[in-house]
Amino acid sequence: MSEGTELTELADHASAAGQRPTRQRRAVSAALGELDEFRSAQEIYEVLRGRGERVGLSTVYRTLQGLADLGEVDVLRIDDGEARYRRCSSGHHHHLVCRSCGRTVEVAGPTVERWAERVAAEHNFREVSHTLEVFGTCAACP
Amino acid sequence: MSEGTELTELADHASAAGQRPTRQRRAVSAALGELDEFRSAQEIYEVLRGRGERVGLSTVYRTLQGLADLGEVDVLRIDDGEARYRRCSSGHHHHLVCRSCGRTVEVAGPTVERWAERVAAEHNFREVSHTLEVFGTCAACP
DNA sequence: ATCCACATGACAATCATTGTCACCTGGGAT
DNA sequence: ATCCCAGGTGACAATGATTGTCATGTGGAT
Repeated sequence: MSEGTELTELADHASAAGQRPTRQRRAVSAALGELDEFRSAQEIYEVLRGRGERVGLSTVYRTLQGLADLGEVDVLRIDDGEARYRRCSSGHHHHLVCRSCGRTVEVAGPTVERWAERVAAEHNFREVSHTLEVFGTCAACP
Repeated sequence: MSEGTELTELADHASAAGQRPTRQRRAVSAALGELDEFRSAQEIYEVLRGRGERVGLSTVYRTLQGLADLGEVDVLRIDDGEARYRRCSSGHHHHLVCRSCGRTVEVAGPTVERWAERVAAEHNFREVSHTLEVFGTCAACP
């Protein structure tokens, strides 16, 4: 088994770096491209179904996870445990999300990055990461 | 039904402001008082059970939610959808959490509060709130 | 001691997410 | 164009946290 493994791992790695472009994966990516708000896997599944696309729910979940691993979508977990996805620009950023309509603005926070690093260093924490999301009501919502 | 409702609502409100001190609720609060890390409802339930306390899982969930509503515990949702609870000091604060052992330090972030307000204002968002957690590996962990 | 609204707990139900596995398919080799 | 097969798919089952149900228990005011 150990001999074949090398090849397999290479293949795995290649596939992880860029998924095979199947009809289903293109459909999920396309849907994400048209949506501007964070959507749950189930919602995206329904959008695709309503559009007549033949896609399985499992596939939607798997594809979204894959895209998340590649950093092509952001994942957000609000109050309920439901994960919501949204296509995003590359690079580290945070979100300003409208509580009412879901409209989302990507924002950079160099100030916050430095603050987090400093706070962690003061308490001797290493390998620091952080999560930060800002919520509010946007100008278009009552 | 609509006549009795008023009284009921008053009673509900009173109870929401301060829960009735039952054996079970005291047990949950006591457990939280001894724990210093974020724990899931199930974990707290097991701690109580292992200690011989007779408490139901539903009650643990309800009590934790109640305490969260009162602002006496913080709720944290990490990667998995599992909610974790921890008793906390009053007032707005954030957490520096060790990814490995779960040790948690409460930190204040006036810098961040201002940053969030400013960013939201720039995009005309009102009623701003935010979530921010910092993760790292603490000095005691490898 | 009585009363009753709130509280409890065993259990069922919900629901997002993950696992399973037989079948399908993209794309390199022939 | 055809073969081949690793990776992909989807219907379905399984998991697991959380919530709902409802008959029974209990704190505390009267």
